[in-house]
Amino acid sequence: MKKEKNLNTENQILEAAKSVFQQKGLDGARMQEIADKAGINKAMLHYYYRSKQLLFEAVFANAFMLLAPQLNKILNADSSIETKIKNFTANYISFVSLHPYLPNFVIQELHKNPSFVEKIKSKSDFPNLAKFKKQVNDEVQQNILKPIDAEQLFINILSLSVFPFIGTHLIKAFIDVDDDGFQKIIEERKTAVAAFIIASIKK
Amino acid sequence: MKKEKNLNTENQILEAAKSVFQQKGLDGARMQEIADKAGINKAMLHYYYRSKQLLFEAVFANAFMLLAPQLNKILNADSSIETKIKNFTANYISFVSLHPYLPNFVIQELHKNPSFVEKIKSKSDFPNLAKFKKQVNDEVQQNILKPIDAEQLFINILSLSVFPFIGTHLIKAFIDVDDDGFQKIIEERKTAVAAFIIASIKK
DNA sequence: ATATTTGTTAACCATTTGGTTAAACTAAAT
DNA sequence: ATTTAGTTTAACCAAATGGTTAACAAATAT
Repeated sequence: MKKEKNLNTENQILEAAKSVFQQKGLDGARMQEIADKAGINKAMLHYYYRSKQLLFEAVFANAFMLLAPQLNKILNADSSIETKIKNFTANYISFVSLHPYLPNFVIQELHKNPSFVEKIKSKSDFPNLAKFKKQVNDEVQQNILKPIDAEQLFINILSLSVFPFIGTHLIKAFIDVDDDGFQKIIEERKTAVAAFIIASIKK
Repeated sequence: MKKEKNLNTENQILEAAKSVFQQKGLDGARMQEIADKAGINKAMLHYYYRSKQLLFEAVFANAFMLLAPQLNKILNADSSIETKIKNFTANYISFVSLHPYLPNFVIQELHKNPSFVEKIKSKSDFPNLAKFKKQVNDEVQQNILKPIDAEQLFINILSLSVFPFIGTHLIKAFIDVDDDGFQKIIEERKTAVAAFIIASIKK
């Protein structure tokens, strides 16, 4: 029973920490609130993860590693650029819909602590653009695509897929729509984003 | 001399607060650090702005009202959609290049405190989409543009213009480029973004 | 059974932090 | 010159916060 209980509390902590950190950020989060949400004593947080900082880093690495494979999907698949874009945008928007706090969390903490990237860049499955870039250049050469810089295209894909989840409240204010209306717009984007991109780059 | 000195300190405080809040957020900012940066006593912060919260709100409203007119430019101008997009993307990217912390700041604090939007939505020059939407629909009808939803187009424009400034560190990690390289890419985007959008929507 | 390691808790601690106060300083008004 | 109103400071305060400790409970090993 020891190990099971052990893993259980450890996971409860991680789940609670995830929820609190993602909503309030590193500075806004309170260890007591995490303990309460996990239903345990505050000292346990320090027993399993020595400090707030380390607990946070565990949550952060976790979140980041949830997003990375999604990116690799587009970068390393064997399909055409067009297919990749279609799959990626749809998959990514669906995935993030289930974890709406994720992009904001990752980006915000990266903003406050840019050196964090280094800790993660080394990980084996950190997304790599090499194949994607080569493929874009090839398809441009073959006249399948209009001339476009692969890096700019990548930034565009990412921007169109991710930004609505980060600027949610801003967008909702601008286009004056409630939660349901916004959800409908996101739903549309699962296909609209790919169509928009492809219309721009396909010959 | 009284009034002049008054305005002077008040402004020094606002400038210092802006700088600290934009870098560290509401929770991460320390009143002492703001005071130090303003070169005054901490009590002065409370003398001019009663609390951290109110000082923050002053900074926030300030930042937001700096961004809004830029948006109105695209929404309410009298030019064609194509021209608007060209002007907006170029202007906006240039403008934000000078205030790189702004979008992140606004979006992040809106994320932590969504009700903040209400306080600002009422302001007279809060961006309004009505004209833009009508114009897009008209140009679609006139066969100038391919069929596209005005709101989705607006989200796309915003995403492509703003996201690189929010996801800077993420993007820099992915495409493996240093500050100079990234700056060059941003520079390119001043024209590339409009070209990308127009290629997608123009008939 | 008993010792030992592991998990858990309540109480406690030092420091940080936003905020206050009362006194001192400044400059204009009388 | 003196009052008066606004400005600035140093010292102080209470609450919150991350972290520790020492004792206790439970499971495992001997």
